[in-house]
Amino acid sequence: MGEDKKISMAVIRRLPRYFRYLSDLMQLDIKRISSKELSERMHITASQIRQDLNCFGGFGQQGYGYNVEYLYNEISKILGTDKRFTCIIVGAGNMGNALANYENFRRRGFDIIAIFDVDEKKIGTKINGIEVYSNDKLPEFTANNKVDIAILTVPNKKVIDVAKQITSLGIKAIWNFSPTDLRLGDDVVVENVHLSDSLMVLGYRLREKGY
Amino acid sequence: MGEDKKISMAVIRRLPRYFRYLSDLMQLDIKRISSKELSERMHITASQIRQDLNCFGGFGQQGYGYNVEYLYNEISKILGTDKRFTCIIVGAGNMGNALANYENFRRRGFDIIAIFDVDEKKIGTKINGIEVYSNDKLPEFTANNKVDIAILTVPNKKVIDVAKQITSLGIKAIWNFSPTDLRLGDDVVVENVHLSDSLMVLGYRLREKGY
DNA sequence: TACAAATTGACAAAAAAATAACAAATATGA
DNA sequence: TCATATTTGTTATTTTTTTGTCAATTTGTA
Repeated sequence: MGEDKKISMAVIRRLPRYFRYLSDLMQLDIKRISSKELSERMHITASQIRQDLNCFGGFGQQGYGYNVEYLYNEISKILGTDKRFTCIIVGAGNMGNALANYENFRRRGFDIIAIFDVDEKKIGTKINGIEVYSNDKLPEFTANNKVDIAILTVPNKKVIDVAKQITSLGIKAIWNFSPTDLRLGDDVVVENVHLSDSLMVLGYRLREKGY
Repeated sequence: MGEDKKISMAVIRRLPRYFRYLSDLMQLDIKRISSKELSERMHITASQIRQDLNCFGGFGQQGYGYNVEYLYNEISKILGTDKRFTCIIVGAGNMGNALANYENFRRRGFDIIAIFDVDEKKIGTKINGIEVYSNDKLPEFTANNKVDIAILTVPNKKVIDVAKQITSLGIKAIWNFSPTDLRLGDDVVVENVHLSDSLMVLGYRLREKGY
C-alpha cells in the first residue's frame, strides 16, 4: 500500500528555489545538469539536492544527471504551477496595490480576479485592470466565483476579523501580510509573510558583523 | 575566555516573533509571563522558549517567570531595535512605493532617507515625504550620508548590477525583493524576500490538502 | 515562618535535517 | 567493444534542532 511518508516543510520550502534555478538554466539553454553542478550554482550540497528530489521520485539518470526541462516540468507539477489558482486581494492599500501590479504572480499561475476594500473612494476603480469592490460584496463574489486564495493586505487591527470572514466564506488559503500570526482551523492553510521580521533579522546580522 | 558559542539562524529567525508577542503583551498591560503561558499563545513548546532566550542570557526568574517589559527591552537590544538604521530604497516601482509608505518600519528603527530610480518622471518627486533621486546620484549620496541598508525593489534583470554598485559604495546590508538570490562578499549581509516562493509554497500546501 | 506550587536554567534524550559514502547504472572515448 | 569517468538513488552517519526532565530557586499563602 502507498506509504507516502510525509515530506518535511524544510524540503517543500526549497522547491521554489529549485524551480527558479531550473528556470534560469532553461533560459541559458542548458539541457542537462548534474547535482554537483547545480549544487555549485545554488551553494548547497549535491547530496541535499539528490535527497530532496528523491522525495518526489527518481528524476535523474545515473552517469547523465538531470534533464533540465523534464525536471523543471516535474517540479512545476509538484508545486501546482501547471494549474491555475484564483486569488483575491483584500485591502487596496499600498501593499495590495503593489501585489496587484506584480505580473510575476500571473506567470506563476496565480490569477488575481478581484480586489476588496472599505474605502468608498477606491470602490469601482481598477488596479492593473482588476476591479475594486466593497468588502460588503465578499459573500456575493465568493458565492459566484471560485476563490482559491485570499491575499490579506489589510491594517493589522482588522486582519483577524477579515480572516475569520474569509474562512467563513469557505476560502481555504490565506497569504497574510500583516504582522499578526494568523492561525485558523486545520483546514485552512496560511502563509504569513512578516516583512518586518525579515528586516529585523537583517538588522541583527548587520550589527553582529560589527558595522 | 569568552566562549561565545555561535547562535543558530533558527533561533535568530524566531526572535522577531518573540518581540511581536511581547509587544502585544505590553499593549494588554500584562506585566509577567511564564514560558508555559507564552508557549500556549505562540504554539511552540515552553522548552524551546526557555532555550532560545537562554542563548542570550538568563532573563527569567525561577518561580516567577519573565518580566514582560524587561524581556521586551532585552530582545529589543539583541535585535538592534533600540538603535536606528538608515535605509535607502532603490527602485521606485510599486513595491518600492509600498515599502516607502509602510510606517511600521520606522517604528521598528528603520528610517528610509532616500529613494532612487532611473525614471526621469519620478526623479524629483516625493513618496511619503521621501525624495526620489536619480540612480546617478547614488555615489554622491552615499558619500555624504551614512547608509546602513539598501532595499532593492528593482526589476529582476537589473538587480545583480545594482547590488554590485551598492556594495562597491560600501553598503553592507541588502534587503532584496527580486526573485534572484543575491550572494555578495562575506562582508555583505543579504536577506532575500522572495514573495513568489512563499506564494508557491501556499499553493503547494493548498493542493496537498486536496482542495 | 514553613510548606506547597510554580517556574527557570541546564542538561539529557529524541527527533529531524543535512551530509557522506557507496553500489549500480550510464556515458564517453580509445 | 571495453575500460574508465560520471553520476544517481539509497542507506548510513553526523550534525543540528527540538523536546523532555529535573534540581534549584522563588512566590504565595496559611
